Amino acid sequence: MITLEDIARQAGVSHSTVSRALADSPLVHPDTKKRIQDLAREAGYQVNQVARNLRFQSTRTIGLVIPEVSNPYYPKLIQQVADLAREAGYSLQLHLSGADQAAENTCLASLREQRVDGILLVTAERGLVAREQVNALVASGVPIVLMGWVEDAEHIDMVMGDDAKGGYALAQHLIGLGHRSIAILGKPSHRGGYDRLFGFKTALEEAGLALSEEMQLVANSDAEVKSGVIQLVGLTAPPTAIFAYQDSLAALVIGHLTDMCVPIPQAMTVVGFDNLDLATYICPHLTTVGGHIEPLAAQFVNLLIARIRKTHPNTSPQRVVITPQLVVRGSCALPRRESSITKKTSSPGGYYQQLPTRNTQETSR
Amino acid sequence: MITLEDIARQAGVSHSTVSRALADSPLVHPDTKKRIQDLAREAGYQVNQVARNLRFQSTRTIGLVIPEVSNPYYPKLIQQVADLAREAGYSLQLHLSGADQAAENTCLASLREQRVDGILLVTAERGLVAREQVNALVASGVPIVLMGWVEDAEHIDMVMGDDAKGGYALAQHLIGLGHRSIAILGKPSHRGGYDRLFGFKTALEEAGLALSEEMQLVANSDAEVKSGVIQLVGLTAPPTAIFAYQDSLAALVIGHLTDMCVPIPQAMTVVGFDNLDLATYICPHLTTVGGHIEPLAAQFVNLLIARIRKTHPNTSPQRVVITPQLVVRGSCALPRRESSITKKTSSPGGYYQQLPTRNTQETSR
DNA sequence: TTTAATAATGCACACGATTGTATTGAATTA
DNA sequence: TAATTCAATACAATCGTGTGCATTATTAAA
Repeated sequence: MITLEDIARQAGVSHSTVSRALADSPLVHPDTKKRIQDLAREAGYQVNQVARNLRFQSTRTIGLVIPEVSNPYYPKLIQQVADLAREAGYSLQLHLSGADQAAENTCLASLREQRVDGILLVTAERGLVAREQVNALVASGVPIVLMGWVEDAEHIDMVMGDDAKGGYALAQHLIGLGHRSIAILGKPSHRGGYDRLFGFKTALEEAGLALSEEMQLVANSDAEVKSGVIQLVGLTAPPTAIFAYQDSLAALVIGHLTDMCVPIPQAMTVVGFDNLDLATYICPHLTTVGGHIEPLAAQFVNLLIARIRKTHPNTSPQRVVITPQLVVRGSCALPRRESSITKKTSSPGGYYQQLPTRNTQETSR
Repeated sequence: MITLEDIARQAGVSHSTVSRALADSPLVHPDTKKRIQDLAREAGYQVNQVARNLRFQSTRTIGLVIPEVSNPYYPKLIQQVADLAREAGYSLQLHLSGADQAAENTCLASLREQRVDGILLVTAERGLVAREQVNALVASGVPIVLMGWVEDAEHIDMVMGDDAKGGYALAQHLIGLGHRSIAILGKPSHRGGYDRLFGFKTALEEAGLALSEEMQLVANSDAEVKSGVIQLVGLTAPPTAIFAYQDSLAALVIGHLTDMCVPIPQAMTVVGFDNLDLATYICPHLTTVGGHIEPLAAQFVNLLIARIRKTHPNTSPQRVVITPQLVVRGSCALPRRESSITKKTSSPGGYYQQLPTRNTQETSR
């Protein structure tokens, strides 16, 4: 690799002059400057950021720690973060902590060793695994912002979606349609999940509805989703609507219901959470809650950069909460009249009737 | 941040001794070593990789340039690459070149300045945009591997899927089912797309089938996919099968067909390409071609690392071709009997009959 | 006791870029 | 002509690590 010294030799000057010439310093004679710049261009000189970083004690790089990318929620986030970071002049060091966040410690240690200017840490199911690491980072003044609601972390900047409000809105929507028997399927895999459940239950209670035990089913895997769906449909009084904790779960639910010849939304309403792209890929399109990834990502990055540049008006730990919005699509309908849907699945030949999706246009409230 | 010098002062030794002690060198007295290590641990010392990188002329970081992440193909790739890179002890610097690859030059320049040990460049629609940059990198000995088939780049290591074979396999499968009138919808957005088309056409020709102009429709946006589907269905002799260039396109096609009350696969067979996760989210599950992302990613990373470590047996530019596999799912059926499907869509009330997806188990050949 | 061998540690330089300070040389002024 | 000013450039230190080489201190051998 070509260094300042190489260019300096060629130009017959010292490396300091080359440095200043390339920085367009007025201390260098215009002719010399021109000559050096031409020489550097011809030689294909590119500054060594490693040396520069050592000198400046700054890397203009931010670290992004994300559990995984197979859940489509994360790529969407990465895209936003990458774009915003680039706009602000920062490179992105991506580390995957694993779906179980097992590598969270390793990721943070690596980022710290690399002396990134700041860290964006996305938490998931297991909350803040690397708590001590993060405390140490905060203590030593490394800017870090968490995404997700982490308990007992009042000293850390955090950005999160208001999942409770989202769950509340979903339940209200279903209740407004007339649903009285609503099941919840999946697992609150992180704080957000519990909040969704809490908001959902709150709306139910306000409407004077109770959530019985048999209407709350835990499901971790596709197989458990399937058995859960079978169990719900097999009840003597099956629910008229199912709330899945995430869009991807809802997609599985819809798949299994379709396999069992339960028409959606006529015989069963299904709703999800997050408003991923796949919500519009599946049939019928999924009613869900979302539209908050963009502002969430924006606050995530902006807060970090404000911390790095020390331009944030408030030095106390910030808590940014973004309210998601209800997105109504085709997977919701008025509750069916019959008290049971099992007749349908036992109809001869396994055929079933399905209405076309009438409302393909999205409406957002 | 704490430096070797800080620890050295505390221990009353020189920084060289501390450096050696932390590297567990036999040149340091066991007692001193122990004392220094304890001191460093207590102080929370973490080595400064920036300084180390400068010293060693290596960053143990590889750069990954990817157009975007909204197409689910890419996240899958990122996951693989990230895992493999970490296993090999490398960090990942992620740069998004944009769907139009507009920032490809910038990304490469940045990575070069950062002195990454090697670069993984994923090309897309526009092929190799930053050709000069890449040539310069190759010339200066920076290890770089391309993903995707780039023309006139015999001097660069390349890894690619054999899209022609994939297209061929898809067409053969459809022909084997008895389809004789097959449409192609979408756009060959990159070299791979043309190969898919070529392989597909080859199989058709071998079977004595011609591909008429009206059966080849270009579609860039969702709106164009919709009008294309309408156009195809409206033909006096509509096709019995549609091949979309990518799974995400196929998902849109299925969506629009469903909206038009065309039952899939009874009245129309639809196939995609890539075997993304969404292929199993949509209803019916999509027959597609794929399963090659994993080996592709593995070769991608392994080749680069072999170049970095100079352990590759062959110094000449490599061309790694991975053959994708046919994945048969529920979106294919025997061609329908009727010559037209337009009657169905005009049936009273817009209802239609749909068979349940019987074969949810995947079969791979 | 002296010399040689060996163990343990410090010194100094290199990596490449930036920048404060010193130095040179030319032009200007007294 | 000598002093002064100022433009242009070189020198040297810095950032934090790692390591070859020199320098001690200690022990073993003669």
